[in-house]
Amino acid sequence: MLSVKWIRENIDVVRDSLKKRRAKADLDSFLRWDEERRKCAKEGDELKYLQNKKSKEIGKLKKEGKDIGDLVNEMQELAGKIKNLERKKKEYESKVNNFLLNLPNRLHPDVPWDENEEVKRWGKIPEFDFSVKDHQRIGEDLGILDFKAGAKVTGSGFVVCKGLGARLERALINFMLDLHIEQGYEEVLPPFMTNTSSTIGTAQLPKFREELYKCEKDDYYLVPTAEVPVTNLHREEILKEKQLPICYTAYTPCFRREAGAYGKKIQGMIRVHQFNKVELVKFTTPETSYEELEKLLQDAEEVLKRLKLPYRVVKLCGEELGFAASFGYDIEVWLPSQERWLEISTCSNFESYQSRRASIRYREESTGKTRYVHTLNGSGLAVGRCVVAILENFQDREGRVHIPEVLWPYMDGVRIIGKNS
RNA sequence: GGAGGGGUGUCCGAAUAGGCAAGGAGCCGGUCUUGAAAACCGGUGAAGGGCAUAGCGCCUGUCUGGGUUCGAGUCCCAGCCCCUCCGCCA
Repeated sequence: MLSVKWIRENIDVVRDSLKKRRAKADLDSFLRWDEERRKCAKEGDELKYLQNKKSKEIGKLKKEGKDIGDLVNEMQELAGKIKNLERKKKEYESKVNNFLLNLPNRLHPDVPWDENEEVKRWGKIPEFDFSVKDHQRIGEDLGILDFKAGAKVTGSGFVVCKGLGARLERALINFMLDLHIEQGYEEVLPPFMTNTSSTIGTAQLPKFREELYKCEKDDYYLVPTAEVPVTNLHREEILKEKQLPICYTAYTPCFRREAGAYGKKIQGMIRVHQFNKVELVKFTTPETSYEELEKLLQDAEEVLKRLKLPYRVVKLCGEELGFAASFGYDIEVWLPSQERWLEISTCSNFESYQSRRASIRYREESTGKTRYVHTLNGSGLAVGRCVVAILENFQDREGRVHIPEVLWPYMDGVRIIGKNS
């Protein structure tokens, strides 16, 4: 979230950010609540000052064995007033707080206005001299993806990978993790459920409750991304400046309800309720976060480069940028069956939005003061969609799929998935 | 699931109702040293927020939320988390 003080002093920036996002918030009410809150705090402080002073006197008088009857009556009245003011203050405080939790991050000035902006393309879009199949057809024909089984075991929007399909998924996870370790990230295998505090910390709650699967009995949420458990590793901590940047990579499955997201272009494995993802998460100083974002983006891109999948990078516009992000890129991989780009990674800088919510700070060496870290993350990459891209881009006339060379060691040497392999 | 113990700063840890929430480690500086370590001396260090401001300062703050009290780290109630033992279990 944003700091109240900062909002108060930069109200125009907040308004502009909201406009760019095409989002709305009742800033005027917020400012009023904040003012009331401060008024109560000030009055309360003055009374408490009196209370502290007098109650010390009482202690002294009592020791001397003097009568304190009148003074105590006066104090009871004072205590009552303080209690009322505190109650009022808390009401305004919770209004302010609730508002802050539902207010999106402010945008970096470089965020484009109306449309995503392409900043880079890599690889050659494949040309086929036969009619291409979509991943769903390929997967089912080869017997490696089973949507019917997923629907039976759980429901629609779940898929079962079988045989070399399952193996491919697992190979990709291992390949990605190994690559990111080589790039300097520390591997983490976090819990796949998080508690309420963690889920608020990274801003999935309170606003995106509908997107989450919840275990009602325990108040735990299935993770929609590894970002949640991994960022919260350092919740309510004060880190040392020397430790930064901290870079983690983590594999988790991701669970998303995708409420109301059904549509034409998202059949098969492109949008499902459970998918695998390898995530990159960084904690940095405010001064280095944008540098680190560029590196993080490159680290994610490297996955596609090594797989030899054509992709492009776009700078996200205000409307498409995530609620908690200040600035971000999407990496999009080529999808032959639909002849379009498919989002396969989002790399974002949250600046201090998450760290303020989750209270993740560091002590600055030069001043000894605590400051909020900047948090960043990006998919490196969405594994299911990577399988989709491999099946489609590397299909041949016979309906077989050629496995990228970097994955051979992870596939026990299997180079082609065909009907009988 | 049952029984017991615990939660105080960056870390360890004292304070069981009446006073700036000890002390130590750490960190920074110095003395000593060829250099470092050790030792010694000094300093720093309690989140976060609000108010005041030339400057000193004031309020809040001991896991969270309530309560008792003139006054709560300390007493009472509820909750969360951690540890030990027992039970169950892959």
